[in-house]
Amino acid sequence: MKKREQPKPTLPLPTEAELEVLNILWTTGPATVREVHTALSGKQTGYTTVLKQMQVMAEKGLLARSERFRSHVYEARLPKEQTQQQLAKNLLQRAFDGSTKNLVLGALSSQKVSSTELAEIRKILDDFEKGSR
Amino acid sequence: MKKREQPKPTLPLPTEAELEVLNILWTTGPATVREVHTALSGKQTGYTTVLKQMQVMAEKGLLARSERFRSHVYEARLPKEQTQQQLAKNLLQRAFDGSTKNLVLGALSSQKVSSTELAEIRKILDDFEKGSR
DNA sequence: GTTAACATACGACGCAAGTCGTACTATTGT
DNA sequence: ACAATAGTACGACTTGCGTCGTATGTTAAC
Repeated sequence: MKKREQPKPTLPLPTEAELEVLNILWTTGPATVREVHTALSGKQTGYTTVLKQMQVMAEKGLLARSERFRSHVYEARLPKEQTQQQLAKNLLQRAFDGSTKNLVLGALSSQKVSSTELAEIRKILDDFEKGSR
Repeated sequence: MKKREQPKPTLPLPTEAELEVLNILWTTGPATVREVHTALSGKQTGYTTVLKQMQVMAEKGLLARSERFRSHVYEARLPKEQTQQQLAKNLLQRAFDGSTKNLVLGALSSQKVSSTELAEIRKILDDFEKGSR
């Protein structure tokens, strides 16, 4: 059976402000502009700013848009994990010579990490070693 | 008594193009604009572009500039490790909810990693566990 | 001493991100 | 019916990055 090639026009990496919108959509699920705007209350950003932002993101393909009654409902096109993966790869190449080791070192040095989290990270390492995911 | 100026007005994070310059300076050590420019040969970027870039970086405090004979010699103000640390922290907060675990997961998923490197990463984990660096 | 080679300084431009004001449209409440 | 409300569309402005052309200064070579 033939595997279908997804024409992947390589979505652009989200910018700073776009990431904040995505973070909200990833946790709340599909939402309207208003919902995102109020969730962004700490940022003191205007409603139309968020609107425009999300319109642009939809044009870029970062968000999917659908009608619902009166307003539009937006949803992240890519799951959080996939975007995080792309961002990690990008940083890895730009600033760490592709060395995962150095990235981990940098991350650990940048803030203190509980031993519980260290243990979880070891677990992940093990999974990759065996399953070679 | 004169108050000493704070030496750390929080340097801005280097941008994409700035990182490329820094990467060169970190490996070659102090260098002139011309040297950086030729090291950047693959990029097909004009000489004055690199010049301007580095002048701006010096203004921002990312580079230190000193005279030498005919031309100027530039040098990275911060060591590679420290900058990497800042970049890692930044990404961690922007896109990973501060979760080092998720960052590691993202990094590992983004490209295949040799078991040798996995082992090195475990070593780093151990160091942090004990020394609590 | 003039010229060629090489250096810096500086102003300008295009583009993308982020911000918002304003115009327009559709729904609702009285 | 009409004003108030809530939504979208769109254009404009600001700022920063990346890019370069051109002007200007300085050394070296004939």
